Parts: sequence; structure tokens; C-alpha cells
Amino acid sequence: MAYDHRSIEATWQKRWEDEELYRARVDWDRPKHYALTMFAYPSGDLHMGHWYAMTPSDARARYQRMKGYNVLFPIGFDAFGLPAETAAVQRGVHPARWTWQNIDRMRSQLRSMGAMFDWQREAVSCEPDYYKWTEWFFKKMFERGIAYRGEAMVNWSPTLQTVLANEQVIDGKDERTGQPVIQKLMEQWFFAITRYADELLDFEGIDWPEPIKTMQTNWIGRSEGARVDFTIPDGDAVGEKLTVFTTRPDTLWGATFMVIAPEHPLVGSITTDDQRDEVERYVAAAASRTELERTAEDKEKSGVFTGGFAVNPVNGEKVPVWVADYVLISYGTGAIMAVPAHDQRDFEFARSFGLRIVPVIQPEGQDPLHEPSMTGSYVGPGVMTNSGPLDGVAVTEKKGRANPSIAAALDWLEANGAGTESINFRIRDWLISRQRYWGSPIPMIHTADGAVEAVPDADLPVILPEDVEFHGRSPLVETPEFLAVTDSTGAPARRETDTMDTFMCSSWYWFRYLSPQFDEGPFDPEEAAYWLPVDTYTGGAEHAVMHLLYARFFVKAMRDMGVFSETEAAMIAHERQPDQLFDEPFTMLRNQGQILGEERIGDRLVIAADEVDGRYVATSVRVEPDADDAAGDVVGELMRRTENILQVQDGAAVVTVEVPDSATIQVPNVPGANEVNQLKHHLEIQRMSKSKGNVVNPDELVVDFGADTVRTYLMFAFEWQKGGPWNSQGIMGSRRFIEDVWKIGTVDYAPSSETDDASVALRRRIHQTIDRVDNGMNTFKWNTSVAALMALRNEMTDAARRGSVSAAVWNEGVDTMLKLLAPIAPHITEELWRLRGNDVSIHLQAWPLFDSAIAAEDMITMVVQVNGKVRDRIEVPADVTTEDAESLALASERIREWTEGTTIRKVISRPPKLVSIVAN
RNA sequence: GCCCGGGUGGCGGAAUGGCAGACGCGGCGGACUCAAAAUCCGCUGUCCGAAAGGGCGUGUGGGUUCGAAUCCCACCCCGGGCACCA
Repeated sequence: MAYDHRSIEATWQKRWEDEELYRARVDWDRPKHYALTMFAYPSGDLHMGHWYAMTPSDARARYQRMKGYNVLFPIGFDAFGLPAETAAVQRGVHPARWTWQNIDRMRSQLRSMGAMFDWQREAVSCEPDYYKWTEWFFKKMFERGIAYRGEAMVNWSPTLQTVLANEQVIDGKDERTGQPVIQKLMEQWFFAITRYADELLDFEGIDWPEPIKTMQTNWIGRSEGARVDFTIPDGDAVGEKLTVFTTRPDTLWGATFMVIAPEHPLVGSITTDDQRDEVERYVAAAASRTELERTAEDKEKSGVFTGGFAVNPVNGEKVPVWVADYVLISYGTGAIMAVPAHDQRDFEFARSFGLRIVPVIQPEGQDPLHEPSMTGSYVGPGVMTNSGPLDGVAVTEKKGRANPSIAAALDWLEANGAGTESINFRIRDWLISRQRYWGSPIPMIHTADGAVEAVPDADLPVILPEDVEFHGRSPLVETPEFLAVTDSTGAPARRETDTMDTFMCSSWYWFRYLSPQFDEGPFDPEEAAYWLPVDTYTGGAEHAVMHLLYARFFVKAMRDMGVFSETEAAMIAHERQPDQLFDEPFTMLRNQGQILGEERIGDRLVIAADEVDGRYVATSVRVEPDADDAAGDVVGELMRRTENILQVQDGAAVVTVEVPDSATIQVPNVPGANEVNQLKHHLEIQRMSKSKGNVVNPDELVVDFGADTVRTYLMFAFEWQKGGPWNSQGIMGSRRFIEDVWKIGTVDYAPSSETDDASVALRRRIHQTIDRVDNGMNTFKWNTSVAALMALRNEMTDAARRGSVSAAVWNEGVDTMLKLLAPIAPHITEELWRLRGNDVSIHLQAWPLFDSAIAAEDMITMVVQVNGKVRDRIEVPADVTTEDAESLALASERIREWTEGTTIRKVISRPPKLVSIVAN
């Protein structure tokens, strides 16, 4: 019987759906497992990246199910967002139509995966049923004072009179029109995520990757220090206070100037008339630069003097106030005190503009720091100097109060009313306003007197008007029927036209999955009481900070708003303790990498080279796609480049060529003599554009090879956390494996040369495979699980050919292999399982039990090293004693040759694996 | 620039501080075939060697250790994120 993946996959997908095999229902008698894969954006076609994210997660959900859990594995669409609106502007398709077409298409593509999605729980964030509750959450946030109005910078296109997304701005210009974009302050809606900053730093009780926790910790950026007020002594701003936050209050006596952000509210009043033109020019220029450009530390320091001064409260000194764009209005107070002697950025700034540098920390055992001879700031430990009351206090490398000098400074500031001990966070409040159409409306009303009030619950959701046109800016601002409302007193008012950041939709979707039709609240407490929290969350590491931090914040805010009170009551009714279950959304998190397009064929290079000491050193290199083999000393495809070393496939051999600076380079479309750097650049650009442009279409592969093969390949060919470029040849190995499984599952096995040894050996291998597949599943290293199954396939194929094992062991092998493979390749294993006479789905079977006694090897190859090098291998019993291992090693003929004429200094034994002999 | 991760054969990758390269792709050789494909068998890090065997080898340089892909320090390169892509 031939393996026909098309009919097998179609048949089983239909039967599973008809039989509701993957419906997840609350069952308090069974342990639950909520497996979640990240909310999918309906971008159009399902691509290999979706398969890569979802099918291993599906396999693990299936594995958990066979392990005895009642598993929920839902799916839905993150359907609001910028691309739909871009399609509307560019191609005249309504965002809703574009989005729903994509969703329909992706639904059918997703079904071809054979995943155990419970489609009856599907949720789509652009449906009014869904965004009603997104709006409801906003209202809750507003009522609790978490949602508030504030000012933030936007990318403003004066030409289009609209706000642009960061990705629409390239080099300070609109990517489509090429017109300039400026940074502009605008009043918008925020969520006060900073109130949860301290709690978000606590990852206790959740199993998340260390790097993600580190990135979030750094993003939140808690630092301890002091707030200090500098006072403006004269001019228009006389009496105003410039507040700075500093982590180094001990260096206040060395503060010789101040720097404020170009957007600082006091810029105008501090600036003197002489300096006004220059300052205004500088502020305007800063508005055209992105934050990333402004803070990059390798750039030249820029800044201008305002002409104004401020008084340093610790010593009464007047210090000049400068404006510079490396100070950001969004971080700290938007003003800094500059201590050039002990901060490198301040030092460079001071040297660029000839500002005073006063050392206040004296490194011990060195000559006193002397300003003119300093070549950089000093940031190490020492003793305070030039600092009045702090002189002589020790400075360590510790942060905060743990550093004696900082502790002394804080005490002095508080005692003298010059400043307050304070904690600053790098994280900013979450800007949730978007000046766009295709998002969840913000359910707020602007009254005639300038106040804001929430839309009454009975009027939720605020529905997006459908009959609108797209010219560039949000149609909401020009749709009178949408704008015109009455406030709570019945007076005419204006509806809020900002919509919400789509991260808002994706901050609670896993709650909606629990009960997408529920209309009495965002989710059904009875479902939530059983399924929450999410046990396994899988998705891309590109979401390490923002989405995952917003999601954590959201759940904590929900908890504090009492959203879970009914859920908690339901839990208690079922004797489940709700303690701390609503502190974090995702108990376990794992990230996959990205699948890139297939790597292109490399550049064909023609190289003239000299052979020097067996290496090739190029005198000229040119890139020429159709060069003849005889065109140079080395001609062929570039396989790899590392720095100025090229590896070129020249005929059958890979030749390594060094390209010195003296070589002449010719790159197409770049006239004249080129440098090595240009060659590198050319090769780099080609690679990237190609790898990003080559989209691999899973549909064709599913038709040609079957979903089981594609799933197996995706789980086998990559290190899941890392990802990598697609390789269209590699998939044949997985196809052959699946075909071999078919042969093993359908062969009419009859022992012909059966031996007990062979049966014992195969059983051993079967149990070793259970262990290895288990390990791979538990550690998300699917490739090792598949490799173990392939190795078992090799043994089974061999046993079948020889007829060397008993029928009972053969059948144990087939059944075990099918069960172990079932999560990875669900269709073929189901088909073979049924063909073998089983009535109940393989996906409802219990996972095979591992027996370590059966898996144990009785003989082990022991390695014998002499001075760290392997010199012999000896077969020993697995339970060999240290004494026996050493005497066997020392008695070895080969070891005696290697130790002859030397004295044995030491013998290290790690029986049964290794004996290491040190001799000289 | 800052934060996080990675670098192992021609390629994807494996390896609780203890045999580097499991498993697979590709390649080479052979069987089957009129032939090709498919399939099956064998070999396949690299250099020296007829072989036995030996030297070298996990981005680069140093260190710890009887022993390092694995731990430590410095550097180079690649990927992700940097708050309006999601």
C-alpha cells in the first residue's frame, strides 16, 4: 500500500473536526493545560514563519495531552493595525475588507497544518464583540486613573498633515513622499505602566528565559539616586527650578554646567536674547532627528549655550545652562547636571565646548587628578575631594546607598533641604493613542468646556464608522456622524478620534479565547477559573519586551481592578486556590527564532591571486556572474565571507582567499577602483535583500510533501530558539523518514533469524528513544526528538530486513514509534494506528512509559586519555569499579606505549566513561 | 550607540566540564536499470601516511583545569529589540 499523504491528511482533518477531537471543555476531574501561541497578525498569506511558530507548539500541546492533561490550544487574529490602512490608502481597499479576506484565507491555510486548534474559541480583535471589551478595559483603566492625558512626541508630516509610524519614516523623511518629518508634541492618551514598575521587576514564580527577564529588567531601568533643584537666579525665568535626577549625588560638587533637552519647557525663558537665534535653530534641528540618532554615543556631541545660568544648591555656584539633544525630555526630568570629570559623555561635551572640569573623586595611590591633563572622565573608586562636607569620604564601585559617598551625599541633601532621595525609572508610561482609523476606538468624549468623560457602558462599543474614505489622515477626524455626540448633560460634544495601539488588543486576547461569544463580560468566569493562567506561551523573541511587558502590566491592572473576583469565587467553589494566579499571565514562556528565506546562490567571483605559504592572497577580485572558469586563478561561487577572508567554491574544492587592502576590487555598478569594504558591502546587501525577499510558500510544500513532512522538517532542521534560512533540499530527509515510517507501519513482519540479543537491543533502543523524545519535548529541542525517532527508524528498518527480533518486540517498536511521533506527524500516525486495528484515536492514547532498566546499556566504551588526549578505548561493564577501570587502562597495550619511559603522576577515574592518566 | 542572543564539517545541527561532529542534507563510490529517476549498500572534518597510525580542529587572542565547543577575560562578526510594524 502506497503512502498517499493527500488523502490521509484530508480524511483525518475532516474526521477529527466532525468528531470534535480537539474541542477543549472544562473538566474539573482532569488537570488542565493552557497552551498558547502568539496572536497572529492577518498579513495575507500564511508563511513558513507561522508554521514554524505554531506546529512545534501544537506538537507540544499534543504531547501534554498524551501525558494526561486536558489541553486548550486556541487560535485567533490580531486584526487591527497599520498594514490594513496602508492597503486602503494605496489600493483603495477598505481595511475591514482587506483584513477579513486575509483572515478567511489564513483560516483555510491554518487548517492544513493539522493542528489541534479549538476553532470554536477563535477570537478576532477587529470584531465589535471583541473590541467592545478592549474599550471596556480602557474605561476601567480611566476610572482607576491609570489612563490619562499627557503630551508625547509624534512623527509629524507637515506635508500630509498626519502622524506617521516610526517604520514610515526613513532618514527623517516620509518613506512614500520623501517629504521631511518633524518631531512634534501632541496631547494623547497614556497608561500609567510606571506605577507597576517595581512589581514588573519581580519575576518570582514564572518560568521565563533569563535573557527576556534581563531585557525587561533593563527596559524598566530602575535606578536609585536623588532629585535636586537648581534655581534660575536671573533673567526671564528667575526663581524657576530646574530639577535634575542623578544617580551620583556625591558628584554634585563637580557639576560645572547643566544640559536641558531641546523640548524642555524652560528653554524659551532661560535663553537670553543674544543666544535666542542660535538656540531656536538648534531646537528646530533637533526636532528633525529621531531619538536613536540623538542618543547614539559615537556621534559628535552637539549643543548650544542658552546664555542663562542656574545655581548649584550644594555650593551656590552659578553654572551655565546648555541645550543638547542627547538629553531626552522623556527620560528623568529632561534636564541633567553635568559632571565632566566623572562622566564620559559630559567630559566629551565639556572638551568640545571648553567648559570647566572639576574632579571631585580622587583615585587612591595616584597623583591628584588635574583637569588639563585628563584625557577622559574618571569613573572608578577613590576618595571625595573638592566637595565641602563630603571631603574624605570613600567612594566605592557600589550603586546607591551601598556606596558610602552616595549615602553621605543623600543624607547631606535631605538634611540641608537641597534635594530628596529618589528612584527613577527608564520606562515611560505606555502611549496608547494612535491617530489612525483601523484600531479600537477610545470610548471618550471631549465636552465643550475642554473636559473629558467616558462613553456610558450601555453605549459600548463605540463602533468604527464603515462608510469612510482614505486619503492619508484618519477618516475619523473628518466623519461628522462619528464626531458629533452629546455629553452626559446632553450638551454637544466631540468624540475622541484617537484609536488604541494594537498592543492593547493583544494584551488580553487569551482571556477572550476562553469564551469568545460571552457578552456579560470580557470572559466567562467559569471557564477562566479552570483554564487560567496560561501554562505555556510560545512566540518570537522579537516580542521580548514590549508585548510581553504590556501583557504582564495588563493582568496586574486587571487584578487590581477586581476583574477576577467572580473567577476567584468560581475557583474556590471548585476547591482551587486562586492565590497569586492572577499576578502573571504566562507561567512558562519559550521563544522561537525566525525562518528566513532560502539563501541565494552566492556571487561568482573572479580572483587573481598569489599562493603564499599555501594560502591564496588576492591581487584582484571582481564580481562577475557569468565568468568563465579560466578567467582567473580562483573562479567560483562565494560560499562565505568572514572579514577579508573569502571562501570560494572553485570546482570541487573550497578555496580560502585573503583579500589584502592592496588588492584591486571591481564591483558591478560601482565605477572605478573599489576598496575591500565596498566588496563586503556589496556582498552583504545582496545577501540581505535576497534572504528577506525569498518567501517560502508552505501551501505548495504541503501539496507536494504533506503537512506531516513539513511539520517534521520544521521541527528537525533548526535549533528552534534560533531559526535560520530555509533549505529546500533538506526537506527530502524528512519526507524519506515519513515514508520509512509508513513502510515500518505497514510491513508484514515475520521473524526469520530471531535472537534474544537482537530483541533485547531493540527494546533498549525503544526505551532510549522514549527518553530522548521526552527530553526534547520538555526542553523545546524538537530537533533532538526527531533525531532520536530517525535513529529508531534506522534500527527498525534493519530489524525488519534481518527479521532479527521477536514479533512482540517488533510490535512494541511500531506502536511506541507511532505514539512518540503522533504529536509531530499527527496524520500518518493516526492512519497507521487505525490500520493496525485500533478503534480509538492515537491522539487519545497515553504517552509511552520510560523504563530506565530496559534502556540501560550493560557495556560502555571507556575512553583512556594520556595527558588529555584519547589514546585507547576499552569496552567495560557499565558497573565497572574504579579499581578495575584503572587497572584495565594501565594494562592496555596502547596506553603502555604512550606511558613508556615516563612517570605516572596522577590517574583520574570517572568510571565507566573515562580514565585520564597524567604522565611525564 | 545601548540591551539581549549567537558563531561547531560544504550545509542544518548534536554534545550533565570527560570519545567533537549524533541525526539529516549534500557529495563521492557501488548495486538495481537499456537509461534516468526512485530505492538500497558503503564512504564522507581536515592535513600527512600504502596502511597502522599520527598532527590539527568548535569565530580570534589569552586564561582556569588532569581534561574546555562548554567556565573566565578581551576582541571580531552575525541576528533580535530600542517605545507608532506586529
